[in-house]
Amino acid sequence: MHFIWLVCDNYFLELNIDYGDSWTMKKIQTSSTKLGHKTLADRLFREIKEDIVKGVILQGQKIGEASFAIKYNTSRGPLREALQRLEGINLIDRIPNAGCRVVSLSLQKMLELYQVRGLIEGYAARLATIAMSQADIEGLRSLMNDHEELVALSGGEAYVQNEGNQDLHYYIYSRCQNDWLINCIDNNIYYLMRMCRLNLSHRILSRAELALKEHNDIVSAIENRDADLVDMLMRRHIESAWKAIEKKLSSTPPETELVDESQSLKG
Amino acid sequence: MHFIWLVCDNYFLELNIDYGDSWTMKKIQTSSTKLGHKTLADRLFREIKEDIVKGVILQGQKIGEASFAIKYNTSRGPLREALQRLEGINLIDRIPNAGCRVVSLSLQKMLELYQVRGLIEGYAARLATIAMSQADIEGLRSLMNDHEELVALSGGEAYVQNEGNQDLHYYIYSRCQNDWLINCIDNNIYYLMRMCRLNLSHRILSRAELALKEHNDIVSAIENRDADLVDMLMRRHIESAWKAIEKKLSSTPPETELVDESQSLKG
DNA sequence: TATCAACTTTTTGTCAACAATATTTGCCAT
DNA sequence: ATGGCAAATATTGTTGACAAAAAGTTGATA
Repeated sequence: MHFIWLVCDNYFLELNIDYGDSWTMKKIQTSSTKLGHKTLADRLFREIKEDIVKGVILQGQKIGEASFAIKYNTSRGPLREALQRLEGINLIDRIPNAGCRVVSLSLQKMLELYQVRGLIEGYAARLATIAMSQADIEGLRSLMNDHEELVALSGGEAYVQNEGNQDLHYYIYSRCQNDWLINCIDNNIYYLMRMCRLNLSHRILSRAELALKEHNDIVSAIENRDADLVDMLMRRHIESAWKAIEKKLSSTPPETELVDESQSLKG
Repeated sequence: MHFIWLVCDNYFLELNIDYGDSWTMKKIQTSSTKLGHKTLADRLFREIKEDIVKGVILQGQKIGEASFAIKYNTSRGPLREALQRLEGINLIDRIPNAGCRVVSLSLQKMLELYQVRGLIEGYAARLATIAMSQADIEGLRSLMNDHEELVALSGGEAYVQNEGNQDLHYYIYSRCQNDWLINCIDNNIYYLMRMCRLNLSHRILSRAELALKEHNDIVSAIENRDADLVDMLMRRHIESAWKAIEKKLSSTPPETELVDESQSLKG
């Protein structure tokens, strides 16, 4: 007897496999039978994560349980559960009997993060290149066109990283057909990357035309189903983003650029 | 003002950086001031993780809070905290208001895991090749010799994966100088790999002489500081481990080898 | 003034009771 | 029998109280 839980059509399903040929499947009733229902701990996890990533909660800041429980309108129980998960995705440090702090990303840590990101996203893009349907590729090209239009309209200035479905990177890696990879990018890399951006002036990050060109090259390579090239281009794309940051940092007084205070802190 | 917590000499330190040149550092007093002191939730996390990975708790098994709290001699509070962290490292599934289950690794999931592992460990080995000191490399060769002796003694049969410091893979990736990578292998990949082994008969996994030779090639490449080659060899080494599994599985009755088979259902 | 120790306050860790939700059981009608 | 409804039971979610530990404070002493 073997139970598996899975998600299908916005419902939770329990698959019950017997070691013969027999199996049963039942829908788990949640009153809230729909997906997306959350406990308080889930909500806290999401909200605090968002607040850390947006800079509402500063890097290095102490997270006292009592005060935060009040601030987020709940009790310490669910808060502690959320903190455990936040620790799990490396967003906070915790010392037993001493409390929690939001992590501080040093330059070294950020570099290491970009390294990992290049590796993972490069490989994800490789797999996606193989796995994508023709329709997927057409959608990708259309997204690309939208981006080009946007940059053109803003005079080559604004090419901010879009979120979710509007993000080219997301479009690609989410189609790599490897759940561990997707999960790793979503839950380990992505949020930390957004935290990195808090530490870097906006000016450093915008490489509008260049980024656009690099994206375009990647899309073209995907259209040609050239997985090797896609992998390499994606890695270089991310590497060059880092290089730009490193260069800027070394050529300007550090204290004006590397402020941990989030000057932008926008949503 | 910026606080950072770090670990040094088995103590917790608080580094307090002021934006001038000034900074202070203080040792956090923990009566138990030493590192390694744990809360109940920490202990539970470790023990349950170990029990899942060892198969003491079966894949697909329901984890009822009340019964497990009793079994592990604690109350539901700390247990729930531990469960949140276990969910974070993909060892259990949780559905709000319905409970927790140990995950079930399907063949597809295992394949995807081996893919990721090859990628990550390959890259980690690449970085380690560059970063290792000469002494590190000598230590590696000595470890290799130990392993060869071991295999020779057992007549080419037993080359089990050693744990911790005795493991060649660990020796290498732990020296890659990238904390995110190490953390990813330690907390995301390693335990899931051990779970995979539960699903596979021991016979399939032992490729004593071959694995030894592959390890030897990797060590040689590291000695030559040939990072590209190390990366490739490590990937192939892991890939070939998977190939061996796949081959065996396809040539033997599936139900005796593989516990669950679940590709039938897709979303 | 600096140091140390004892005391007080604050914070974290644990627990058990209570509320909300899902699952099971038993009944009834078809 | 079988399917659906309702009460009963079991499980999960949440909260507040209590215990244990660390941080802060005060005051005596050198």
